Amino acid sequence: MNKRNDLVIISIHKTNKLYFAAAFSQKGKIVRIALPKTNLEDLITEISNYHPKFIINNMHEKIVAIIAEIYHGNKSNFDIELLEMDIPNKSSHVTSTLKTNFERDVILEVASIPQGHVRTYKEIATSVKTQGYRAVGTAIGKNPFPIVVPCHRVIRSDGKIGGFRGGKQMKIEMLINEGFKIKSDKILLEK
DNA sequence: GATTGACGCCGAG
DNA sequence: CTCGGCGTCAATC
Repeated sequence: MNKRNDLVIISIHKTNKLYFAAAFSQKGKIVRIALPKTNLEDLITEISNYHPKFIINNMHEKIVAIIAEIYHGNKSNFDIELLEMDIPNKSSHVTSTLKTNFERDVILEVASIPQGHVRTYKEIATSVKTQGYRAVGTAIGKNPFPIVVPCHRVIRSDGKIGGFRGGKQMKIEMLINEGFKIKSDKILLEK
């Protein structure tokens, strides 16, 4: 289990204009994925907020490159085993990747949404057997593995796009990359 | 306890 | 269609 104070390895991959990055534990598991940015510094800053102790080494660049492919809608599957899904002990108050069983249940459910499909927050809530729709939204909002765990494919029950940590525009862009059509903040289901 | 959410539903304009 | 208001529940203060 990787904790806040543990050393992580950050690998970076650049596409046309965007920098992608992910943080890996010593065991080689992904502990954090950053949303792409046009500025490399911002990207590192974001990850360092969660993992102050890091080194930059591109030994894992191939994996980050795959994440970039998924972002652009060019690849659909990813080995979930690469993600650090462990939950910390009750006593350790450090910031780790996932904190509670509830969060993990939600993340695993979202991870099962195939490329080119969407589900609603309500449907995810039903799958994890709760009526706390907002709580589900909050858990998804903290998704440590964006892109790979496709939280951008979770939309509101009324068809509207809903929120996104990297801004709604990025969510829309990713959905368009996967072939969806969007009109006035609503998704058109026939694609 | 009280407050805060990447939500859902219904009813009023 | 847009709002407000309330339901609901997990995390955080």
